[in-house]
Amino acid sequence: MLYKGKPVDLTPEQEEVATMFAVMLDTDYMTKPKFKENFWGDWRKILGRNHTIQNLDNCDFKPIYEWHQMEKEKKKQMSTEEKKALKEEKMKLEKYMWAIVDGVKEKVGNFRVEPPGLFRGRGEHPKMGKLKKRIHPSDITINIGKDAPIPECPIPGESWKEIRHDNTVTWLAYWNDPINSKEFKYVFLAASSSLKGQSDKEKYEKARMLKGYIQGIRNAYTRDFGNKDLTKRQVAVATYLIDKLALRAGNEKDDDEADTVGCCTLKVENVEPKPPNILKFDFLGKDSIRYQNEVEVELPVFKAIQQFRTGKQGGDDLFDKLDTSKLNTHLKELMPGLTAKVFRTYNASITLDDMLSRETKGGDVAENLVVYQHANKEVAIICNHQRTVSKSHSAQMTRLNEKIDELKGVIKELETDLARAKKGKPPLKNSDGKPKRNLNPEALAKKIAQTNAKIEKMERDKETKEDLKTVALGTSKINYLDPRITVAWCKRHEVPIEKVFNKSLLAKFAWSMDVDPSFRF
DNA sequence: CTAGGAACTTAGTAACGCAGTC
DNA sequence: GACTGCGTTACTAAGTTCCTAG
Repeated sequence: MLYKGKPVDLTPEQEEVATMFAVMLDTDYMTKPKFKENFWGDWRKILGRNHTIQNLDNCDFKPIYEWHQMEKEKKKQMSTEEKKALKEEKMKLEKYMWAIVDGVKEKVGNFRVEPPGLFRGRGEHPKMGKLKKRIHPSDITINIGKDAPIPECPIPGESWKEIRHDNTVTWLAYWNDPINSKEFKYVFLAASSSLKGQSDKEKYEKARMLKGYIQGIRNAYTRDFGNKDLTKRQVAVATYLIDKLALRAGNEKDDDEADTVGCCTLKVENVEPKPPNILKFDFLGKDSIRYQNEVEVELPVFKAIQQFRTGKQGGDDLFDKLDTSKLNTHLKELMPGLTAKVFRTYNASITLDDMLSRETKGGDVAENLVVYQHANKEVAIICNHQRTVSKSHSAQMTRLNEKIDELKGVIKELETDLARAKKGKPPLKNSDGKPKRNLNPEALAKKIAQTNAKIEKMERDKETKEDLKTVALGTSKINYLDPRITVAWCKRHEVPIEKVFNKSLLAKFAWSMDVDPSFRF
């Protein structure tokens, strides 16, 4: 290991860092090259938060950096045989990839335990930088059928914590999260399994059921905007926000978690009323993703929000009479099984269905796919599904622009040639002096048209690229859009389903493939 | 009711891998 | 054959919901 012998004389502070790194380097996680690159910038923050070191400026990171370079190089120079061996080693684990459930072979989702490493967390996480310890067999509880053979423990001399036979749950194994020992990590079946497929279908069926109730629910909460009972008024406004803005429920959070909010936990400072009836939202939601939105609301809602805010500090709860449990209890009175998250599914799916039916004009496959992507984007924006702009985005845009300029140059040249050809003159010589083929005006005009079409396509591509640089389309596709909407639409408009769903989505949504073409959400 | 345990879905991103390019 | 651009997959964090004991 790198720091077995001290490479240089270190100050006590440097020594502490070095020791820490030595521990880190002894973990699986650190052997991944990207780990260094992506977390390097955070080391200072991480160590600063969890250690008493004040000044890290003079710490010697160089040996660690060099160690990583060496590892990288080693991997690069690995012979094909060694690489093959590495792959085979991984394939050995394949037997852990499957489970027999009621006699059917099903794929297991996450069958490897999480390797040790540094916990980063998302956003300003209080536990950032904690060492995530290795999980041993003695930490793991296994859930299998009564007569099923107990999986062999892969570590010689060690054994599982416990073997259970609980057929009322779907997990295959669990262990306590080393970062927060009160929480659990589970091994579940993969998304493509019939168990998951079934519950997925039930989720969408529930959301479809909401369709039949939604008008009544909206009427009810609109009536209650002015209810004399403060709790009822808050329930009404919260339900309105969840319905209109697709906000999450918003459970209470502990002090040792990142400070984020959902609907029920919104703070006074998160919602600014701007007369006459605009609400300005600004808060950190799940994964510390910022939600910023200015929306026009009905006047009674605006008034109610103003009143909920009066006499409170910025950090106080906006809905002080409310929590997710009370809200969901109320929702259940309106429709069996209704909870806050159903609104997100409902609004996402209904929006897709609606936009597809309104905007599909019966064009070709490419045009239909543009319609689909547009609808998908609308949903992603409603649900606030964001992604960080890729590092190479601006470079990619520049390259696209260059290519377009290049083509524009080609057009100019072709136009000159066309003018000359019309007069019966031969085309000008190439920039490198070579003569060009003498084309007739018709051929040149055709070429110009072709090139123009190419430019137009590139301009469109450029626009969508820029448009989608911060929008994540995948999340809604995987979790919120009833696949039957997509499948039926594809059938109606002769779009191959493979153009919309990749391999894993096709597997996940296998249950939806035989839907009738007339299916509407 | 409330707190906390348990089980499940939803989420963004690092890493991988493949096709096209030079 | 290395490089690069880009979609896919793996990973695991961060939510929601349900349930039960006190």
